[in-house]
Amino acid sequence: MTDYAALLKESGLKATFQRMNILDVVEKNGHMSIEAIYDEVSKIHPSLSLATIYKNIILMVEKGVVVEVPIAGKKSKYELAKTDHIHLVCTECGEVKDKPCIEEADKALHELTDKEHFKLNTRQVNLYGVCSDCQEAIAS
Amino acid sequence: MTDYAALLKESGLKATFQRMNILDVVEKNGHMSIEAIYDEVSKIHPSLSLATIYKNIILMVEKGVVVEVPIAGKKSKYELAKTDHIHLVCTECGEVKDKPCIEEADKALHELTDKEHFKLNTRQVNLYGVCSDCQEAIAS
DNA sequence: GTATTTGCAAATGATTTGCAGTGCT
DNA sequence: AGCACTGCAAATCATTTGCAAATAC
Repeated sequence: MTDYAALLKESGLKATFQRMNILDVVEKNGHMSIEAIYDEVSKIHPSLSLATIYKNIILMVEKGVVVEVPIAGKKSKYELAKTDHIHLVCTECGEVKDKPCIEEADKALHELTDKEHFKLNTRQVNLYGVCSDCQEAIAS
Repeated sequence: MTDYAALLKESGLKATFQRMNILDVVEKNGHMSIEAIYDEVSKIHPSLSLATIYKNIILMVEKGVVVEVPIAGKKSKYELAKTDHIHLVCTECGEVKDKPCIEEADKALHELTDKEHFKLNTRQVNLYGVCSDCQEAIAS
C-alpha cells in the first residue's frame, strides 16, 4: 500500500481525494481504461466527474506517476509507474497480466539501441494471445 | 512491390482501387495513422472518403492483411502484416523504425508464455526514445 | 489567502453507421 | 446479375475546454 499523498506531492501535484482514489483503484486493479477507473471510483465518490479523470490521468502521465499501456484493438489502459515489465494481453477476456522482464532479452535490446544511436527511454513489450483460463473456457 | 490484388483476393476481399492505394501508401511509408493514409491516398484519388479508409483498415486488420501498431500518447499506426519485428519509436519526431527480432529474446519470451500456459499469438515490442537525428537536432 | 483543482455543460474531434448508387467478378 | 464496396451525411462516442464554485496548503 503506497503513500499516494506523498507520491503526488513529490510530483508537484496536490493530494486531492479524487487523485488518491484514482491511484488507489489503479493500483488495486493493475491496468484500467479511463471508463473502468471512472466506474470504480464512482462507487466511492459518486460525484466525481469523468472530466476530472481525464484531466488527472493526463497530468499524472505527464508527471510520470502513471503510465499508459496502449493495446491493439482496444483503448489504452493505465497503470502505476513501476519498473519495466512484460504484459501478457489476453485477446479473449482483455485481461493484462504483468511478468518481470527477462535479463538476456533486455541486454539484447540495449545492444540494438546502442548500435542505432537511439537514446532508449521506455520499453514496452506486449504479448498477445489467449490466457489459460480462456483456453479452458473455449475448450469446454 | 507486392501484388496487392492477389493479397486481397487471398483474404477474401475484392481488389478495389481504393484498397490497393491504401496498401500501396502504407507499404511505401511503413507506418501510418488513419489521417496520414487519408492525406496520402487523397493525392491520387481525391474523391476517396475518410469513412472508406476506416472501413477498410478495420476490415484488413480483421483479415490479417494489415496490423495495428498502438503507440503511447498518439493514435495507432498501421503497417502491412509481416514477420514480427521491433519498433523504435522516436518520441520527438514520431517516426517509427523497424528492426528485426532478436533470436535469444524471442526464445526467452516463448519460454515465459509456455510456463504460463499462455497461447502466444503476436508479439509487440516498442522501444520509446529519441532517434539519432533528433538527438543532433536537439544538441544544435 | 491564493493558486489549484473540481464538476458541470457545452464544444470539439474521432469514429461509426445507414443507405442509395457503383463497381468487381 | 448479384453481392460487396464506396461516398456522403448524419449519428454516435470519446475527449477537451471554459468557467464558477470548492479545496488544498
